[in-house]
Amino acid sequence: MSELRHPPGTFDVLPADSAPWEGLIRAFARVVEAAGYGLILTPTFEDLAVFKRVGESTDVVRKEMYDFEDKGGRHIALRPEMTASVARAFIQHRPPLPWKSWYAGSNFRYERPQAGRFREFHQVGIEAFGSADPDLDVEVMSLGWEFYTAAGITRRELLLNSLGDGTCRPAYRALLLAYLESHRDELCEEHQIRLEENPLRVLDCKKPACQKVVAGAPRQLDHLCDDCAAHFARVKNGLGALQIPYTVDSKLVRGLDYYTRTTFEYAGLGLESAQNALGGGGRYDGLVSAMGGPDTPGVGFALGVERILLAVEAEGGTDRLAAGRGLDVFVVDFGGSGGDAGRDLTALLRAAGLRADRAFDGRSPKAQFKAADRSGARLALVVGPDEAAGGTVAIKDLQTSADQVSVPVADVVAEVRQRLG
RNA sequence: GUGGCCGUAGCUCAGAUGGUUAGAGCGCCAGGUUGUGGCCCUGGAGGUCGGGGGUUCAAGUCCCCUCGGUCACCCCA
Repeated sequence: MSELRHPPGTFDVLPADSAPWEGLIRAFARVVEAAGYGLILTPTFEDLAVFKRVGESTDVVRKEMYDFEDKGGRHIALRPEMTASVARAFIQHRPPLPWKSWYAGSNFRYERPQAGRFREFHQVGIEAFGSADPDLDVEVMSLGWEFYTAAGITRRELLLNSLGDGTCRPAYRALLLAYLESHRDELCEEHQIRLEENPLRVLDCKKPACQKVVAGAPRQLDHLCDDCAAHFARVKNGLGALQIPYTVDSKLVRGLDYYTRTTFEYAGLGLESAQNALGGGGRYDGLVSAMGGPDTPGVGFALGVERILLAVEAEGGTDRLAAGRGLDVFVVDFGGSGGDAGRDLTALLRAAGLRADRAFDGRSPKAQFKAADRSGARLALVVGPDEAAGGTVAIKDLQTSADQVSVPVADVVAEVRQRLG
């Protein structure tokens, strides 16, 4: 047992296991880049203030922030989510609108790890700034939906809600608060205390006590202003037109305070409810201005990579994500040239664009072939004294075990290509 | 942050009631095959029994502490 380990709540993904991760991110990039989203890289850590804007009353800010003071006395936080970082980058650089970006990277929340939940976890996502058009909400939601299909996840559902905007939300909030206060003693302990801070959070409290009260509570959807109602109608219309099934859930609040109007969540139906949130997002028209930027609408989502992998696993394995990796050839050098032949042939193959590996240390033929077998390469290319004398390379098909053939060095690349089909 | 369960070889795990040099399977390395993988046979390397303290003639085994893992609550990705 080594003294040095990864920190609690983190993990290593070794090359032998990383194919699904690689395939998933590639599949995501393919889907969103086809819709005009470009990769964005932002720092893994930011000034704590960047993230405080996601909402002082949220668990993310209140108790899950992975923060510390750096050597310059700055209060730093590892990013708990990406939207605030992207918004900060938008405000700092002011790119032309509309501005569409996608990302893949680590996020951090300081909490006790558990199934499907880590201190460092990974997300892929998109953010689109500069348009309040409900059709953009639909585009964003549909891209997530399409990606799940590409990843092989069919057992999922899209939950949809509208939280209203600066016009109708305060009025609804007051209405809800008044209702909840009249039932205060029936709420769970936590919400009796924190009710005023964010009454909306009571809506998705899982405690039976709160649920009972919520059942009779006024619904935001019944109190949307005309603009928000029209926006929501257009969103539903667009999803219908694209044949994306959805379920309206008036209690869907989500864990971040910056959402306005559209909020949505993708839930995996094949997973335990404690970790069935595959991803979520929504519109955040007030976020950029709240962070000190120009009044700019935006909409986006983030999907949890660990959760997606769990869902893919639950639906028959990650093989389809992992396709396309592996070596073409493995070079075996039986000696006679001091290792020159193997070294030079490997370089020749790689320069020709073939995926080639080899054995080192002049190991025994048996050991080298064993390595060739394990490497997963389709072909073994053999060089040794006999080949050196004749200026040839022996090609052996490791899958069919057919008799190996000898070809002139000059023809090796062409011959290999033909055999790989 | 609170609670349950669990830490023995790289991995999965045996090691009743404490008792001489801590085992197996898989994996790895080598040989059987002086130029040929997968199967088989033989052999080998690899362990401060998570760490520290205590009880005892004697601790992998019992007690305390600690670290780590895992699951759950809260909440989410």
